[in-house]
Amino acid sequence: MQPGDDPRARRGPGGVTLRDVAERAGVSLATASRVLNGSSRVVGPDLAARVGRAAAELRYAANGPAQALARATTNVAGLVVHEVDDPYFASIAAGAMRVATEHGLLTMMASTSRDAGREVEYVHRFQAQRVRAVLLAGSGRVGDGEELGRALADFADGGGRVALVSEHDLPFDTVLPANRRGAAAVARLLRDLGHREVGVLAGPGELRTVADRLAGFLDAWEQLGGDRSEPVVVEADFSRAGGHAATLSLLARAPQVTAVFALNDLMAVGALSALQADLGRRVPDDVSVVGFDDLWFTGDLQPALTTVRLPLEEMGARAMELVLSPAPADPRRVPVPAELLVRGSTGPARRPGT
Amino acid sequence: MQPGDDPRARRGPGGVTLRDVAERAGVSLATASRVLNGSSRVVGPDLAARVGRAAAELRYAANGPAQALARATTNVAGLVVHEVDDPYFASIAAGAMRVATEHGLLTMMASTSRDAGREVEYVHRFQAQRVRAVLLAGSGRVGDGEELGRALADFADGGGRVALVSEHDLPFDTVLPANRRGAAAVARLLRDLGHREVGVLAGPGELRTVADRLAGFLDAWEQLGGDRSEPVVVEADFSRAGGHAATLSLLARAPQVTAVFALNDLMAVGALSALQADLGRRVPDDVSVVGFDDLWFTGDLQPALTTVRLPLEEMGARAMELVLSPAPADPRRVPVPAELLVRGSTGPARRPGT
DNA sequence: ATGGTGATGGTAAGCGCTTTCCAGCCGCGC
DNA sequence: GCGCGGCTGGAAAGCGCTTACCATCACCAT
Repeated sequence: MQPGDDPRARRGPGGVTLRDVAERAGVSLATASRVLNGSSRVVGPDLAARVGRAAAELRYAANGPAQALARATTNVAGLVVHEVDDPYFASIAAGAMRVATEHGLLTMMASTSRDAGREVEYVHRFQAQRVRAVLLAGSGRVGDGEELGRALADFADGGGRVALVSEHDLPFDTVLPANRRGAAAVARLLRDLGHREVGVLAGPGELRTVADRLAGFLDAWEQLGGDRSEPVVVEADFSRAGGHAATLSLLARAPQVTAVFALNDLMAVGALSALQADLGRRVPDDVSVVGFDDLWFTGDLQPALTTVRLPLEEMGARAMELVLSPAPADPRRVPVPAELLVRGSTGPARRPGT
Repeated sequence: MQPGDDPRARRGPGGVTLRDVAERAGVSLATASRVLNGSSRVVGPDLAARVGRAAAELRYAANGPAQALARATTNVAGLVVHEVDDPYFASIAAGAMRVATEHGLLTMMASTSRDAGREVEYVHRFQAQRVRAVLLAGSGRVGDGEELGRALADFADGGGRVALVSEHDLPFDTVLPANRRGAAAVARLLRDLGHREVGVLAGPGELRTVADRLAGFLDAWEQLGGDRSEPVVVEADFSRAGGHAATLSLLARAPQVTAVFALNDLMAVGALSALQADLGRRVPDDVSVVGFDDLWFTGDLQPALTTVRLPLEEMGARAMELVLSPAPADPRRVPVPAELLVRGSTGPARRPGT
């Protein structure tokens, strides 16, 4: 190949185009397109070979946006999470991306920093990018924003597919973890261990996940009867730092609690730290601690954290599968079970007066 | 607005187009384009208002691929990591995405499952998508693949920007953590604590990160002189499971070691677990453990992990900044310091015979 | 022989947007 | 009073690709 006849030499904007390949192979654009990018039409083996060779020689790389424009669809899925570096979302994202990849899709990811407004904004941007599907992995908000609903409906109207992870009050396919039942199981565990005075570390009340877990726990606690007192609920950030702070204020307000239920594992880690390092309490001898989610490292904490396991990776995968399957007439809801994992951070209630 | 004159009614392929907006506003396509999507050209205030109103009424959403085609560039950056749910990469990704967002870019993310071949594949796919920039966050491999180099060079030739995180043997802007110096600091610490027999838990030797940290440690250990014996190096997966397994085999092979240096925190977590839970050793009384990276939860382990801190979020951010700044004549290398964090998992060497 | 039937290749009309020209118009200075 | 430069708006030529639709041609049945 002479330097002169390399179309890449005149690399103006983009590089080698399909036309260059077609010319070099001595075929029409249509033929080149048919062989290089899957088509239902068959091309004769000799021409096909010529085109293939030409493409390789020129190092042709198809222009995605151009294909997207012509085909009116792309091969990318959009994923919206709260924070990429929150292990909860990281696991969900891993599952979702795995499935996307299996289907030949690329994944566009956006993190909202837990800001509802940016959720809407990203849905719009993804729509503009003409992604095939959008996955909202964050928890919904109580009475989810009009705006989010409109944005998603718009996107769906245009043929886009939508799926949600966690309850959202929105009419789209949803992967639904058993937040209430999981929390209820925690209530039963603590009751069985003889705890009477317990505290709950809650995230922002507007999050559906928080509301559901809290309600599940409180309802069960009440229905279990007996002479237990009402749980003290402290609200803070749904993070390690939030859990740390909330634990300090909980123990100040209600020093008599013998068990702390953190509504997610991140808060539980903060609680463990506050209890053991700051407050000098032994876990579980003085205070039991329970988390929720079963992030991957919870078994490595000391003591190992009793928590409610959610199959996060699988949840992400299921959601992506939903979104890649044909649109159903009515929104589907895929329940995901939660499993109580009893480990070292819980024990019998400290006997009063000891 | 009558139902009949809503162009969305004839929603064939895509929805509302710029032409619909232009018609409704009674202006030309050019004008509509100028007001809706930033242009250097000024449009009269009245027309601009008309267009804006029309766009809002029709809920116009620009077609990204079409814009990309016409402009010959996109607003997306590509990010390749080994695993999204590995906290090391999650933190880097968070930093990178933050900066991308600040610059109005969307992020496309791909995870290779530590498979070098898929790294190349993703670079190609990103190139096809005409992303503005590609960030490779995984560690390089010793004598990095020809193929990767070609793919990246191709992309860069076409005007794309490339940046790497960690050493890669490739001529592109790189954010360079002080792996060798950090590891050397660990050697000094262990020497100072009186350790003579130490083990190293290494990841796959072909990873540059592993090679650098290992060399840094070994060189320093040797140069420190004295009567210390040569470290026993065990290679395994660069993960928690790998660390666990490697620790078991290390202690079987060299029961006399009084300190274990894991080349990353994930392996250190596995080591802690193997040592304490499986082998019944006390840390740091029987064996000291050191990690590398300072993942966010290492302070919450029991004992808190002594490790080398790397500012992961910032590294991701820096890399994205590099890639969004104009291409330099020669590849830049941005050094990032590593800081030894001495915490509870290290202590004086057990006295021989006690 | 001859019209019919598939296969295969080519032609050309877009996909929705940006951007270069070009035309019209204003106000200005000489 | 008239030509000229500065502005604003529109027409139209693409950006690189897909995909009807059409033209051939070989081959078969009649």
